[in-house]
Amino acid sequence: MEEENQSTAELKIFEAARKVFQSKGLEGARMQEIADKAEINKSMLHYYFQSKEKLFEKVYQLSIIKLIPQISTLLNEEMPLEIKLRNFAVKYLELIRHNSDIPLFILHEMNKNPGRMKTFLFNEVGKKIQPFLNQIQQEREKGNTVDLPAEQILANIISLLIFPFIAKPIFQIILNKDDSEFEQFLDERLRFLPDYLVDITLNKVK
Amino acid sequence: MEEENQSTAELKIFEAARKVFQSKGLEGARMQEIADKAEINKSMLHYYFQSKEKLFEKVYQLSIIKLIPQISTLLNEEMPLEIKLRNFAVKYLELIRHNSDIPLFILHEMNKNPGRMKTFLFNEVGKKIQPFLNQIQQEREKGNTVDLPAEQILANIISLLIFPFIAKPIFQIILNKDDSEFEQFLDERLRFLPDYLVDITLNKVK
DNA sequence: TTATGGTTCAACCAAATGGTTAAATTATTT
DNA sequence: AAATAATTTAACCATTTGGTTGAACCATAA
Repeated sequence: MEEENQSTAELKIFEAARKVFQSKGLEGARMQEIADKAEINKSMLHYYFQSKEKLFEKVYQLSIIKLIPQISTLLNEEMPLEIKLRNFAVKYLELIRHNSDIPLFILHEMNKNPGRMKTFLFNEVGKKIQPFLNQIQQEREKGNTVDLPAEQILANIISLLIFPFIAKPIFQIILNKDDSEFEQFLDERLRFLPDYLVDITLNKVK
Repeated sequence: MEEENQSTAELKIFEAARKVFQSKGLEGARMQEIADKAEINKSMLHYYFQSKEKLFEKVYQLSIIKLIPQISTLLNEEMPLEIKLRNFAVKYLELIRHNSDIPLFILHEMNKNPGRMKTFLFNEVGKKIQPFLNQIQQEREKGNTVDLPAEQILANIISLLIFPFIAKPIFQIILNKDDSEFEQFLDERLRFLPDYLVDITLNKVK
C-alpha cells in the first residue's frame, strides 16, 4: 500500500487533532488529549503522523486552505461590485459559521510565527486579490464607492464579517448571552450584513 | 517591608513576563525565556510570583484591565452620540495602538478559558455598557441611527476598530506591506475611522 | 495454510519544564 | 557594629510530555 491510505484511524486522529489544535493552539495541545479524543493509543499518532509538529502543520495548512483562499476566489468572480459584495458576505459568513474555530486559531499561530505559509498566502491570496482591489479602485474613481482606499474597504469588510466570531467569549459575557442567544445574535448578523456591507461600501453614504 | 514593594527586579520580571505571555500565550511561554528577558535567575520568578500560573494571572488581569473597561468608560461619558462616537474612536484607537499585542492575547486566552475574569467583565463592562446601548436605542427610535439593534452597532464599531490590529500578520502578507507600510495603513485608519464610524452608524446612510 | 505487510498497543525512555532548596550576598534596622 | 530581613544564585528535583520499541494482532495474497 502506498500514500494517501485514509484509514478510519488516520481520519479519527486527524479530526481529533484538528479540534484540539484549533481550540488550544500548538503549545496548548497535548498529544495524549488528541489520542484520547481519537480513542486510540498515543503511539498511533506517531505511527501515522511522525511528530506533533508534522501533525500540527497538516492541521494548520488545512485550516488556512479552508478559509483564506476563498476570500480571493469569491471576490474575483466576474460580476458587478454590488452583487459580488452581497454574494461574498453571504457565502463567507456561512463558511465561517461552519468553521468558527479557525479564524482565531490562524491569527494566534500566525502571530507566533508569521513565516509559516507566507509564500502560499502571498501567491494564493495576495496576488489574486489585486483584480478585486482594482475593481474597487475603478468604481471609486467613478464616485461609486465610499471615498476610501480599496485596501481599507477590504479591511472593513473582513473585520465586520469575522471579528464577532472570534470575540464570541467576551461578547457573550459583556452582552450577557448564553450560547443559544449568541447564536441568534450571529444569525442576525448573517441577515443584515450583506445589505449593510453594500450600504457602507458603495456610494450610499451621505 | 510589606506588600507592593515594586523592586526593580520585580518590575523587570513582570515586564518580561508581559511581553512573553502576550506574544506566545500561557502555554507557549517558557519561564526560562521570561527569566532571560528579565536578566535574572529563573528562581527569582518563583520568589516573586510563586508560580507560572500566578504570574500569568497577573499579566492577564492587567491586560484586561488596560483595554476592556475603557470601552464602557469612554462610551458612558455624558455627551451627544455623534461626538461620543468620534471621541471613542480616537481614544480607543490610540489605546490599542499602544497595546497592540493585548487584543489577540485576551481573545486567545479567553477562548481557552472563558471563565477567567468573567465576573469582573460582566460587572465592569457588561453592566456599565447598558446606558450606552440604551442611548443608541433611543436615537434609533427617533430615526437617528442606522436601523440595527444597539448591540449590533456596538459589535460593528468594535470590529472595525480592533480587527486590523489583530490580523496584522495576515494583512501584511496579503497586502504585501512591510512593517513601516503597515504602520501607515493603520495610521490611515486612525484618520478616517472616527468620521466613518459616525457615517455608518448614525443616520447618514441612504 | 502461511507468509507478508499494515495496524495496534503496553511499557518504556530522554528531554524539557516548572518548581525547590539551601547557601551566599546585600540591604536595613537596632 | 551586630542582628535581622530581603534578595539573589547555583545546583537539584519531580513531573510532564513528546517520542520509541518490540511484540502481538489481523487482514490479504500467494
